Amino acid sequence: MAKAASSRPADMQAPTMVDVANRAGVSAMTVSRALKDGGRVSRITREKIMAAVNDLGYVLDQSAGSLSSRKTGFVAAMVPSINNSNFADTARGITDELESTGLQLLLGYTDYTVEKEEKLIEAMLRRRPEGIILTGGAHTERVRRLLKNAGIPVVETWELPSKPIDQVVGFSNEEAMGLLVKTLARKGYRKFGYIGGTTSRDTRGSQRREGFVRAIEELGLPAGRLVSFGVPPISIEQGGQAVVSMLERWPDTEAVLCVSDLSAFGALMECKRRGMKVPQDIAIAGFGDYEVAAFCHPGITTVNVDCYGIGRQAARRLIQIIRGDEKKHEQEIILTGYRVVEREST
Amino acid sequence: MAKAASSRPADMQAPTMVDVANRAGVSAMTVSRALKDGGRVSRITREKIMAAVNDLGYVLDQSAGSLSSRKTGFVAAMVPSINNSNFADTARGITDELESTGLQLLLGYTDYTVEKEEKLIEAMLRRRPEGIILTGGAHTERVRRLLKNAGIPVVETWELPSKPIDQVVGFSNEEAMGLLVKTLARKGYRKFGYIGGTTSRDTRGSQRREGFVRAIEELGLPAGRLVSFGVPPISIEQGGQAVVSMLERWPDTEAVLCVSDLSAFGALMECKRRGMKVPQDIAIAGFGDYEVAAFCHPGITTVNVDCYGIGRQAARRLIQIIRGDEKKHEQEIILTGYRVVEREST
DNA sequence: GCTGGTGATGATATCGATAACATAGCTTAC
DNA sequence: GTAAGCTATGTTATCGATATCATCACCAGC
Repeated sequence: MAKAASSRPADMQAPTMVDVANRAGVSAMTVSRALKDGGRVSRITREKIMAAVNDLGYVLDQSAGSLSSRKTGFVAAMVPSINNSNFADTARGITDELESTGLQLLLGYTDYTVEKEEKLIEAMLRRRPEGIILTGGAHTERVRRLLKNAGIPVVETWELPSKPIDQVVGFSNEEAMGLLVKTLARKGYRKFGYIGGTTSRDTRGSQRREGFVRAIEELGLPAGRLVSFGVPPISIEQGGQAVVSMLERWPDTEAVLCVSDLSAFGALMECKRRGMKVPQDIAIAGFGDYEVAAFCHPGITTVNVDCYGIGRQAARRLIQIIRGDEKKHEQEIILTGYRVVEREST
Repeated sequence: MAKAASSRPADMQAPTMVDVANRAGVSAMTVSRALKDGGRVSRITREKIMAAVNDLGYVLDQSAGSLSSRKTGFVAAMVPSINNSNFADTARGITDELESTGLQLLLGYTDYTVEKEEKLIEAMLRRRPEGIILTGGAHTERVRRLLKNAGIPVVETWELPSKPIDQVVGFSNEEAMGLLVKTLARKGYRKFGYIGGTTSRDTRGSQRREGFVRAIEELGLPAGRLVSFGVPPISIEQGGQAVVSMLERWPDTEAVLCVSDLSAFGALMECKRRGMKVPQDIAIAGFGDYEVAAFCHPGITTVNVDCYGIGRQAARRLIQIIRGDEKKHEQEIILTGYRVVEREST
């Protein structure tokens, strides 16, 4: 039995399908068919071909293939950030869902800005992805035009955009934060504070803040105290700094709600460092249900969001459209769940 | 002035370079040149072309381009995981470094297994990346052969493999953990415990554990107590469970070192939950210098590693080789720094 | 005035695969 | 026994860009 080619001299061209075909004594087309699952090739021929592939160390060239078949097998996805964030779970969900389909993910980090998003999308469209997943509903006009021209399915996630481009997988950040306020109000808290980054960049953060303000109004509570601190995503450290600033201005604040669990954690640790008792002296709640929120002491009350599921469902919807090849696919808005998780911090 | 094409009917083919060329009254080749930076095209012609590009909503097709130029503009990178982990920072470093070069990243998650790594690498080689970045030095034989045949530069990161494939950017996990032990021994701790995942999958974890054991031996301290718990990457929750198990078996343990800050954080919180004083009753240290370690209370002593820098340097080295087109590039081993960061937990 | 250089552009072949159609051989139905 | 159908395979054209070589106009230098 032929041994697999161990190596190739550096100056030698990598083998092509024709090389494999010659070695196996068939045509290139037959090799192509043998290398796809569905290809109808006799068992004997397939074995000869596989032997040749192995001998030559042949690896299929998909760039060539996709030029010809007009299917690149790429899906693009934009997330604001991947470090220490819920979006890592979403990216993971997308990847997992794509895994069995042979589609490959092109992942981009927008750094929470539509300008970076635009640049990334331009770059990725040059790779002719078959579909694209975005975070949020805020995009430049140019991006909307580019995506329209590209003629590929688009899924916006993590929000419910007022003017959706195409598909949506998300939830109302406003309602979710409102629910948190109501849950805490029912426990008797009345003087609420809110901590978030300066808002223009992070639309989800802004929506949560609006949900906070509106819920306070609806409940007829004293006006919410708002602290904006730092550029989103607001870090653990900034959460700590923000709570200090909050307590200086409004020392009688009873409950502090944070735009994310990371800032809530920072606020919590800063309060403990200052010898305050949580929740007796002050209650703290976050958003996102990060692992730290569950296992820190005291545990942080938060809103659980199905980050991973958002990724999976977004990818699944995209695959449906791509594979189904519905020329004229329906717009679908998939709502993902959220729920308040009460822990010791409130 | 012509207005940009707002949209294209769904059944219409996307415009190609030839369409742009016709509209601009030049040849396709000239369009191609105009769209590259270096292309030498007169200012007038370039403006006509750009106008045509804009009118038609033309987007370059890189799959086609790379087939012809034999340069795909892809770089592949494998990380064990991206959720809640140092590798997210490394991935970020790679991305940032690539940004200005026009190279695009194909990112894969190996889930800490060489089998998954092999599958991913096979898939990615079909995209003909111009270079590849790996985490660690443990790979299947097949992967080594595939990479050799591919004839592209390879960078292994985060470790110092005993049998490097090509380039290396990393540090000795063994030494780093040894340094942590020695630092704490100098403070007077004698009875050390170590918490890590079951070792076969996570080679960096294993190396840290070995470094721990060796340092204990060298210092002539009582044999280290080793608790293995869960499948890497070991979570916050598992860190908490592991410290319980440690205290049950060896209640007199003075200092617990953890394979990562996440498990250290879990251990710390569990101890606090049980009313123990840290570091008086027990000292706790981690590895990796995550943000939580710095800002939790008490702060966690740890080993700072330049995660982001590893990514940047790995990418930079790759770019050097790719762009320099050194047919016969030298092997280089780039050491990245680490340092013990002492905080209140020890 | 002729040679040689330079800058801008065009023509053609080609990258490596796959779609689409063609063909040969064999089986099945009535 | 022959038309119809099926399976396995081959042939040819093509996907959309770029490498390479060719061409042409123009200018400088002697």
